[in-house]
Amino acid sequence: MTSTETSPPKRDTYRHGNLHRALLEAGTELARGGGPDAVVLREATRRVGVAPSAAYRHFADRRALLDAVCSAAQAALAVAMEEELAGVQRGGDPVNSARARLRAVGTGYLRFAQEEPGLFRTAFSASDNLQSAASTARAGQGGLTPFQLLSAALDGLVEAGVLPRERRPGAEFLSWSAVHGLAMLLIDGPLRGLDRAQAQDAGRRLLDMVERGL
Amino acid sequence: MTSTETSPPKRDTYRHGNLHRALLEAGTELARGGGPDAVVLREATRRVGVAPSAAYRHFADRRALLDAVCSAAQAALAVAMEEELAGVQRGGDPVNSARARLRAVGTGYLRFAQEEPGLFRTAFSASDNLQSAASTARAGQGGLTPFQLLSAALDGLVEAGVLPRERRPGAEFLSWSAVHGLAMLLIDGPLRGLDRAQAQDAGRRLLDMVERGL
DNA sequence: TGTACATCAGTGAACGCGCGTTCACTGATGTAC
DNA sequence: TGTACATCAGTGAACGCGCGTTCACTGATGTAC
Repeated sequence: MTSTETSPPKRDTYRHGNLHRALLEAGTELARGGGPDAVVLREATRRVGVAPSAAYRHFADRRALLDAVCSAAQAALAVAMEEELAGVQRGGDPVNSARARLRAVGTGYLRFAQEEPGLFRTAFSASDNLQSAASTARAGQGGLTPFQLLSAALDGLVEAGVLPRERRPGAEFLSWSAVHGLAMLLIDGPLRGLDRAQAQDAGRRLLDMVERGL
Repeated sequence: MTSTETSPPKRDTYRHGNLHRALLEAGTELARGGGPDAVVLREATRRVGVAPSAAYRHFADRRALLDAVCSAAQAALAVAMEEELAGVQRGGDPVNSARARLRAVGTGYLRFAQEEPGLFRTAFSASDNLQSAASTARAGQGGLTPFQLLSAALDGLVEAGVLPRERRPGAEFLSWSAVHGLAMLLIDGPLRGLDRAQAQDAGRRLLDMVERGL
């Protein structure tokens, strides 16, 4: 191990030190800029300053690299949700608090989609399922994946007596659908042109609808 | 004009007859199978039985072909929505009828997404906006685009007195978001595995939520 | 009705590009003695 | 502490592939006379 293991472009040792991580980071940058299709193996190695074939010591193929980037993107999404949750004051009225936590989850989701559209689109390019296997690679600081954060918020709603227990099953998919759809329309669809304030307003109204409709 | 202008693969005349339409149809087949990325200019000419360069007599470049396919996909989506609308009986209670029409729009949207995921994804790969310019190319039999069909259904809800007039502005985007999100989760996301019946049930519950929440 | 001609739709060869992946290699590294 | 060696991470050249796009061409077509 040398002291330069974290500086990707220039390298004074023959061995790289941590090429796996460096490729993952380069791939994530590519995804940030252009979504899943932009995660190009050769370009990642180019950015790291390494021969294309070197990537095959760390990833089976391009798909394996993309899957790793995808997990990283999901983890970043989880962090964005956690940041919003951190802004909700604990204690106080449990009903209001539970409601605020669900809204925070949705707000974080929408904010991430708008601030990091490339990563957001990449998060949904997984070859397997988003909610399957609570992989650490997809979790935020608290160890929960985006899907688990949403589930926890809905459980909180039930505990606070806001959401009738018999309505709980499948509620993830209803709320998720609404928020996910708005996110897609905002970044790729006809709502592309909305500015920050308009988008926030649309998010608020959508979350109102979800709250009333659940 | 020869009598063989609509048979793409075999051609006995030097001129093709209607290469523009043939390329559009071939491109649509490609989109049906693999979404927007599968709309490959060379492959479309190959299927039509024509040299790659021939396409440039009818489309400025690959993007122009993809845009045309995208419009066709939107028109197909409009037709799916119209089919559901046709099943709603006219007359009767105006309130129930207006509600049923909104549900029909949503149901058609979800059905199309599931039956034609490739075309559905292609419909949203437009370089410009979905609701802009009521292009005939994007409309169904009745001359309305998917967005216009949704707007009309919401207008009907206002006229029937179900939806308060002050809530009407922007209601397209709320309902659209919900349905679009579910569609995406069903075809690309974690709800991929759901069978026909489960998906229909999810759609029903989602439309319940939208109705309550709007 | 017959002929000369202009038009322009489709041809075919070629271009440069960048991709993912393979393979025999080389040389820095850590380890066993 | 010093040396021989096995390991294996990264090299560099090459592969085949398919793409979008260009260009000078050719020959079927419709039209003007």
